[in-house]
Amino acid sequence: MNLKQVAKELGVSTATISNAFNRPDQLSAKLRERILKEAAELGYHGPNMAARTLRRGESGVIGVMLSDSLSYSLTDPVASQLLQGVAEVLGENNKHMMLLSSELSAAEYHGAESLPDGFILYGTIKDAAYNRVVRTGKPIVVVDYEAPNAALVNIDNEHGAFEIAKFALNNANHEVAILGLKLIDTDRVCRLTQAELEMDYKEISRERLAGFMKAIESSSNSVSAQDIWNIPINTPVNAEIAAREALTKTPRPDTILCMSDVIALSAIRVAKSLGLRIPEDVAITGFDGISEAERVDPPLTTVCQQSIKKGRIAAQMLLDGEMSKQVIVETRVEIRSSTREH
Amino acid sequence: MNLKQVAKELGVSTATISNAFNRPDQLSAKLRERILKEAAELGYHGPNMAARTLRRGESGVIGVMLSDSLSYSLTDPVASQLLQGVAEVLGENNKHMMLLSSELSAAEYHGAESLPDGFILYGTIKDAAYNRVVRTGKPIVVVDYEAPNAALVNIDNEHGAFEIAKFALNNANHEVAILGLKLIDTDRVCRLTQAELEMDYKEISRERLAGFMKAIESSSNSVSAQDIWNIPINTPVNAEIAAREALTKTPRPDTILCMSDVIALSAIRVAKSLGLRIPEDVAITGFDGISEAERVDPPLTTVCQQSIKKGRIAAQMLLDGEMSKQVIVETRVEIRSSTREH
DNA sequence: ATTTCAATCTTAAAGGTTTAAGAGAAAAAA
DNA sequence: TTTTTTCTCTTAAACCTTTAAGATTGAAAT
Repeated sequence: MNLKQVAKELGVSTATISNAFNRPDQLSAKLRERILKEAAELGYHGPNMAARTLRRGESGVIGVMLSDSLSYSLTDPVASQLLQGVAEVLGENNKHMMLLSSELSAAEYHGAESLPDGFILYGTIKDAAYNRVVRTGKPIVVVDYEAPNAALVNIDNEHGAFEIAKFALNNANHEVAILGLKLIDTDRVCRLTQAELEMDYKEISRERLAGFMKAIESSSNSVSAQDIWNIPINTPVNAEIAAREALTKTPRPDTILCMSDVIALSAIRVAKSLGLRIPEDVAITGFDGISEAERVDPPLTTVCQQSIKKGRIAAQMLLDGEMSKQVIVETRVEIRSSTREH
Repeated sequence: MNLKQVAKELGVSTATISNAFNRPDQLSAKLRERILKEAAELGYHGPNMAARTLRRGESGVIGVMLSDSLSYSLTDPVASQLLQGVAEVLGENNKHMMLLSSELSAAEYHGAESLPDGFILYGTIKDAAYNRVVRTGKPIVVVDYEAPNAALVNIDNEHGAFEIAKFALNNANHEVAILGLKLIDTDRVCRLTQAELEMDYKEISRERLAGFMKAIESSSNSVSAQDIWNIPINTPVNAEIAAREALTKTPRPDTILCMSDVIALSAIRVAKSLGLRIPEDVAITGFDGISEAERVDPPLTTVCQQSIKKGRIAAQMLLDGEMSKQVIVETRVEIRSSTREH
């Protein structure tokens, strides 16, 4: 049963049926009532979305593209929070959310990117996927990624990292290890080489690293490439491997700077399992401010980056068409008990 | 730039352009190459999805509707795992995922439900939303919910609950408390009254409750309505309130049966903060088998329900059009250290 | 009584694609 | 050579809606 058939059945024009659903002011309230009622009885519950989208040129759908596989992103607390913020705003505005993966095969044409009215891109999107989205010509808001002349929502990663490292080190002499995320292009957990450390690699984690290094240098500390671990993907399993290596090396670090809360939580777990006291034997810092970080024992000192808010802002920017805005969301170092007092 | 314009520009028919993108066998490889190349140069990167969907009658989009708000569901580990499984299978089959909330306002027409080729419904969907989906006439797979003559993926909640409670109680005499989820229609954390306990309320949590009760009765134990807490929504904040109440009442329970892992993890946290030893002072069981349950200290004894697998099965059933299948996924009681040995 | 205006409804084109059926040419079979 | 088959490509209808512009009606204003 479609609009045309309903029109015929009720003896009115298709325009009137359409107006009954879309523009109540275009017809008398009485007729509208009748149409809505009888249409429902006929089994017609509103316009077909494909046809409406075709005609209107907009679908009411927003595409959210995530850097990693969808499957992984859904398990990541930070990505989940971002999605949460996006979902809130889209829900409030009666928009719908379509999840797209950056890893979508470009081989065949599937056209998913031609449906949404706009996109939110989160993280480091693969070039192929990025291009497919860009060439739709539709508005894009990029989160946690640098993209030339796109609307942007980000944080000052270097600053956040610098602040927390500065606090953790506090000008004292420390044996430091860094548990880093996606620092180089590999899928293995490994320590960095000097060459890898100096390498140019465009990822927000490199900004965090820069912040850490700056703080280390400006305190009476140092760290070598060998004391920096690379974790390819932000999961507890990977993080535990790195944390165990770091905590069992000699000399044992008494300060571990982690590039994510997931990593830091794993480090806490490993430290405890090794019988180490936190923060007395080893101080641990996180980054992100996920909710678990407050609840873990000891509560984690971390950089809160308000991921939900970032999602909300990104969605709102997209809906408002503010396509030249670049928002840097405030971060805040939340001092809890996983670091030493001073 | 659309297909028609490209056809004109290249001097071939629209059908040929369409075939170049959709049915390579319908034209010579040489011509196809040329079309793909020149179309891209003209800025045409494939058929418009709305038009394609309109014509074909299918969109390649699968709608996933979640019981609670999208925003909440994205934070829930079980829902996330389900989505993960769904995302995996959809990704493998080049389908796209649209997230729909059960709380979508039915007031205005938004037509979101007319786009997807099929739906996966997770949890207790509100009637209004459920009806909107059903009347599309499109295939539906329901997960963790009873729906008349729909394809179903579920677990045996009562059995799982019975098994874990039986193990935790082990015919010994225990002071039992139950931390329940969505047992009654309220948004407050509260203890049940006898009347509420006897009430008929259709939720899978009631099946879990039935399993607990059966195990309690078949052991030398008992529990009264006052020892059953209702938690309206599966969050640590809510769970902690209930857990604190339960663990500070007199007599203090030495066995707490939780209806979710999130609740159990909160109970562990509260118990530890009260200086109680687990499992010596209080044994705690969970339900779901989320990944954190393995990592918490002490590791949580729980009912693993393979949520990812459920998501995968549901998606596969939908794509295969198996609309009369009812799958009960196996659960397994995973015994870890949060319960007493015997 | 005529004109003006507003309210209500209709006409008809447009939006971009897919696909069954048909046409034409070249290759294979007779 | 003629007939049949195969390979390519084209024609044209269909998918379902929205919306600008026009038509009709009745009420209000002159």
